[in-house]
Amino acid sequence: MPSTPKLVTIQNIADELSVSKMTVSAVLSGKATDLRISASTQERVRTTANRLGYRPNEVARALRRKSTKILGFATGHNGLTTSDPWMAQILGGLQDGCREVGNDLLLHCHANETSVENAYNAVLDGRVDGIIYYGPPGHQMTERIREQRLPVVAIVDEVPGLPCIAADDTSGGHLLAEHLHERGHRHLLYAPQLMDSSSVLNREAAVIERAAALQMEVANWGKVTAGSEQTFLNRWLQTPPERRPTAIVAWDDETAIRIWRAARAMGIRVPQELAITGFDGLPTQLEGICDLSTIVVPWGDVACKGIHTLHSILTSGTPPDQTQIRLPVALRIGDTT
Amino acid sequence: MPSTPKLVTIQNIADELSVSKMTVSAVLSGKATDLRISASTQERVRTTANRLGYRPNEVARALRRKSTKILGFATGHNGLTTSDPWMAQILGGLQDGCREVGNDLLLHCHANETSVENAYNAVLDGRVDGIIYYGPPGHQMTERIREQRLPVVAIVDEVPGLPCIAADDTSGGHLLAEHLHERGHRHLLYAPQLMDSSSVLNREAAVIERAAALQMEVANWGKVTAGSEQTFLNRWLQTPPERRPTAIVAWDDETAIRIWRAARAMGIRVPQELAITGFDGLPTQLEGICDLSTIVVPWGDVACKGIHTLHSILTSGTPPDQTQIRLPVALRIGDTT
DNA sequence: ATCCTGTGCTATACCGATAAAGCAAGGATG
DNA sequence: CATCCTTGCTTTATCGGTATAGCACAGGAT
Repeated sequence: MPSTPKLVTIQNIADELSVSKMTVSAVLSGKATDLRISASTQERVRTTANRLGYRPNEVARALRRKSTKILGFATGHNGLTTSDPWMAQILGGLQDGCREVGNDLLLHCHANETSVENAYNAVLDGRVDGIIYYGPPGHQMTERIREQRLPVVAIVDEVPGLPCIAADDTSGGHLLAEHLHERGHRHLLYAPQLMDSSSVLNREAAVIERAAALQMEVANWGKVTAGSEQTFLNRWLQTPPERRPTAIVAWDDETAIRIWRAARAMGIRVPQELAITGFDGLPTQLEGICDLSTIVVPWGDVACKGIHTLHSILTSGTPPDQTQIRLPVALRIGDTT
Repeated sequence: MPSTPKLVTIQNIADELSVSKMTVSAVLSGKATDLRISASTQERVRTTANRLGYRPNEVARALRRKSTKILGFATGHNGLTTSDPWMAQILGGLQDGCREVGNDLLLHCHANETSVENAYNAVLDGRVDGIIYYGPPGHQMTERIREQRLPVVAIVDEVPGLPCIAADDTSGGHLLAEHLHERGHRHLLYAPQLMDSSSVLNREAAVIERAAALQMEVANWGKVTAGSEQTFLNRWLQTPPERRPTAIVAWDDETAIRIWRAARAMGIRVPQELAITGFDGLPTQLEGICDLSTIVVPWGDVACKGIHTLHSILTSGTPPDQTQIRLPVALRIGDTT
């Protein structure tokens, strides 16, 4: 059996040196000067610890200190999985953040309702110190999280009552509207998909707001789900040219690409007849074939910042002053506008 | 401060009912019949536990049972991150597997050398019970892992001396060679990239083996790194047509797509002048533009099976008989061959 | 009346660490 | 010479559970 190798405890070292285990603990956890351990004893403890290959048991420590130094990640967006493209960047950012604050990352992403409940329980069970939550504001768990004042930081989508790190969707929307206005467009069509995300609503609101300020019209024909792009574009084709939107503002890159592909298949010229914009700025495999005009969102940074915020809440004991943070986004002009 | 809510311990319940905490523990951990606790006492304990909202502290349990029920994941492939496309599928599979065996998943993916060392330490520190390792066989840590008989299961790339779950690269290579032979190709060009992966070597060996059996020639002009596709294809163009390979077998989808894009930009017609195959079978954004002929690898299943194997090693105490498992792959014919 | 057995629970130790208080020996101080 | 302070550790309790042994009591057998 691949048994864990001989477990060396603090007691073993203490026995070996005929000192108390408290002495050993003090030396090895840096409290030596605090407890006044002589230099020679410190030296002896350290050598023996090295010789025996001692490693402190993190579980025992966690029990005593009532903190595992493990942070959890849960998504409440049903159907979202680690396979989703931006999720990969988020995970990367979470990892980076955890490394920076010296914590570990535990995943609770089961692409179903139980994901958040699992994470919630993990806190109550003492398995994790806190949670990064990426999900809809209205999830049933968010209420209980607020009530019990659990250490939870929301990312990407804001959740009322919780600290939140997100991208600046609003200025993203503004940038898009301005860019399209510059390109001469006066009639936009917003194409949403996910509906329970506050992000998508912010994006749309911002596009509409800035468009209005610039005297542009914005239509919305409802969700463009996978497979319905053709129907969507048919409606566009059947609209009399003078009443047609000239640019589609998709809520995200993936939707934009799906629409672009359908348009291409239907012989609609992009961007001459129809401009398309995305939102996310993820690397695509279409490089050189279709460089999407989009808003670059720093997903990784959002996640990383989320970890830092959570960590500071846990260590300081108080939420940071500015619990709502929005990281800046940038316009990337491709060849679809 | 978002303090963890009032922590209810087994002692609280015991006090409330004036019984010993052992009685409570026995009831709540299902050992009640074992210790002969009367039905009425069991009932009282359970009601009180519910009323107080008791949840067992997992850290305390873990300390006693010497097992956290947390499994770790580490990658030793330098530069690989959670953002890599197949990594997402692997993570999904790991999550599924963990849910199935009732464990949690801890990530140690820092895209650098320390990732494996972290995971290794996490086992020694008792933070995780075992590790899923995805990395090169020769990593310095693998030696220590074997020596100390740590519970580690390798996935994707085989590591001598460790249990391993991988895809059947060999039959994948065979399938490609056969397919290209059927399409009339007699001269292939293998295009590797990652070199420290045993997978890439297996794939190449299998292609060469089956090609030889079918009287085909296989060239190898070395790695095709990002940015060098054009140089690569220039060499191809400068090769006299009668000595030119007619099909490129890329070691993975991403490389195949990069080559395809470069070929397209250079005016080389695919598949008429040059066929291209991939290996991975990941969903691409090129759907409808370029459907790559490739080998579909069940990444998620590999990862999931890895978790199950690790779990059975940990619970049974002995490695399963068949420690080397290769999951079947399938040929998907697109329009690049 | 004594022994035995089964029932229903309690006492104690332990997992591996840390926090807080205690305490012996030696030198300085009054 | 008694007191105080410092140095250098040790003791004890604790974190929240679980394993193991033990123990009091009731009822039947001898």
